Amino acid sequence: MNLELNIQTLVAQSVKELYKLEIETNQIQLQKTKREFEGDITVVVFPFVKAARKSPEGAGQEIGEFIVKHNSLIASFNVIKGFLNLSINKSYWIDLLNLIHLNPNFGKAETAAEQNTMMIEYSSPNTNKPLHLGHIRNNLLGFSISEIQKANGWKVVKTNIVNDRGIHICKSMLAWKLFGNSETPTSTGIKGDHLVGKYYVIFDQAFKAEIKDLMSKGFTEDEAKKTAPLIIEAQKMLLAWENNDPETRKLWEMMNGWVYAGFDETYKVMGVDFDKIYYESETYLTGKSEVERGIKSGVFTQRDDTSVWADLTADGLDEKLLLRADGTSVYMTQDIGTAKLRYDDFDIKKMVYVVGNEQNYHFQVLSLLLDKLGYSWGKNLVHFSYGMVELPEGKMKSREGTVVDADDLMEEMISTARETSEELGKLDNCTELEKAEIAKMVGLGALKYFILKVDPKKNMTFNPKESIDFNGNTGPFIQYTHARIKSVLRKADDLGLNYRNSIDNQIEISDKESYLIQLVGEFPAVVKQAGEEFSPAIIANYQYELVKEYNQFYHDFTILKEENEQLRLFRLVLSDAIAMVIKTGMKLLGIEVPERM
RNA sequence: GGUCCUGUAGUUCAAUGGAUAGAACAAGUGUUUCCUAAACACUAGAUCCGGGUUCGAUUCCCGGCGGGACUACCA
Repeated sequence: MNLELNIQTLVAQSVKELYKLEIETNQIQLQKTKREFEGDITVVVFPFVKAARKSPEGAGQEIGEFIVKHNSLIASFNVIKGFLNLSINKSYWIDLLNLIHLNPNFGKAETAAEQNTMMIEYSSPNTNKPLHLGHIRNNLLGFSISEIQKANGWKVVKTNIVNDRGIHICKSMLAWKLFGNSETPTSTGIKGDHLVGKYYVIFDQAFKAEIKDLMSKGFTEDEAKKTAPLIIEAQKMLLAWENNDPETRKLWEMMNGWVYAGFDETYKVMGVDFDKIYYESETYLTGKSEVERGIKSGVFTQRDDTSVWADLTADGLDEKLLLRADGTSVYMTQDIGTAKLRYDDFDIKKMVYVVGNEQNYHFQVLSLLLDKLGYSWGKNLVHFSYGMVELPEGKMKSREGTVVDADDLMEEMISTARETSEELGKLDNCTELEKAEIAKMVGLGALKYFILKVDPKKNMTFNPKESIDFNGNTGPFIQYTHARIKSVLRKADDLGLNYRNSIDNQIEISDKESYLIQLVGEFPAVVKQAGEEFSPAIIANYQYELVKEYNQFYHDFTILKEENEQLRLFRLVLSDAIAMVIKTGMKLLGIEVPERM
């Protein structure tokens, strides 16, 4: 039985005996004792003072006496206002450290023989332009959430739905056809996704020019947008694509091929991957047939112009278009098809979509539509909705050229890490290969941590200057602490010290040290909470707190030069355990930690 | 107009309904014959406004005010 549960049980017993109160043990509030007070664990006694007809101090005193009498692990207690602060025997903490240190899977839930499958969709790019900062948050969250759920005992299938068809791709294709002069990634040396993105921009510029021209001839803006020759041509291309026109398909395959090669490179640097990739071009037909099935069963209706709609007004929403009048499908259509195929392909217990909060409405509708189509799982889809990434000067706008490109940003972070290492002379004894590896770990660590430490639900501001900082509450600070510990452990190894065995629980340790063990002991609960709340930020904040405490310890105490041999071994074991938790925790964030930096 | 999200130091972020609201950055000052100073320590600074529930509210509820998203035959 763990100590917290034990204390809760004793408190319940004590209020029953003392005040004849029946309280559920899990209703007893425990918290870590605040730093400025004596003790390790605090019982909040306010909830029962009224019924006990005692003062908070009186009740605390009586309960404290009861607990100390019945559990020898509680060394002493003090009461301040309605807070009962318990001091735990140091031997308990040393025993706990010994257990943690021997457990290589510490922090992870035990995996059941029959694991449930959670499918997590993230990334979901369009193939008409390269990935940007918004995609970075999406990818990092999706990957990290996947790791966290694995640690919580789920079998995770990471998936990606590539929006490889649609009007946006046709725009790039058309622009390339008209203005491209047969450029290719090879002929230009431009990364494939960037090259296709370039033509998307060119389309937009030419389209705008046409609109302006039409408006000068007396058309309204709306009319101009609908009748400009370029948009008509792009729509024709979409139709040709859906009708399997060989020439259009060939161009589409070629340009998408460029984009995939580019994306693969970006994903590789970012360190994210997928178990199963779906392409809209392969799922939208299933979506269409599902919609047709819906018309037959009467849940959707076809209008006179042949467009198809779902009426969701009874659910408090609007009407939703599912097929255009020209028969082509929309975003929602393919999402219906993709969902169905996924449930056909896998035994999914929980389906999670990592998609920005601007699509909250979309997923509300998707869930309802699938339910109307008769899928029992429709209402159980989880939209993991995260906030926008903004720049200090506001939203990213492609028009104004303020979009932060993913490749550029990662490269910049890595080269800055490299420069900083060199300025500090940290890697003078490393090979060129090691230097490059460490710069990559640190640069990406800074970027990833900067983004993941923020509560996913909230919008966040991305300040390039601050994200590139390596001091304070940053990824590199945590990585640095790991490297420091590893350096000490290497020296301990050189000295032939054996810190693999259990530590005698009778040695005298400081409050700082027992507090560090208490913090380390919280790790499994933190992982569990991060899984339940889908929040890598909870892991990140915990890691920072742990590392900050450790650095104080490192500063104030000596490890290798400690003369008491048992104490020296204890500090090595403590350091080793903390390095282990740092490494495991950072891995849950998709961040690697170096042995030296 | 409707639906949803959000408002904490100058800035970026924390705080299961619990003690004197924590950090970091930015500013200033100190610490190295000692295991990595990418560190540690010190100084200054905040809950948008008004009600309600509660022994106790940054947190929950209601009403304002401010910011954002969605409400496309875009994705």
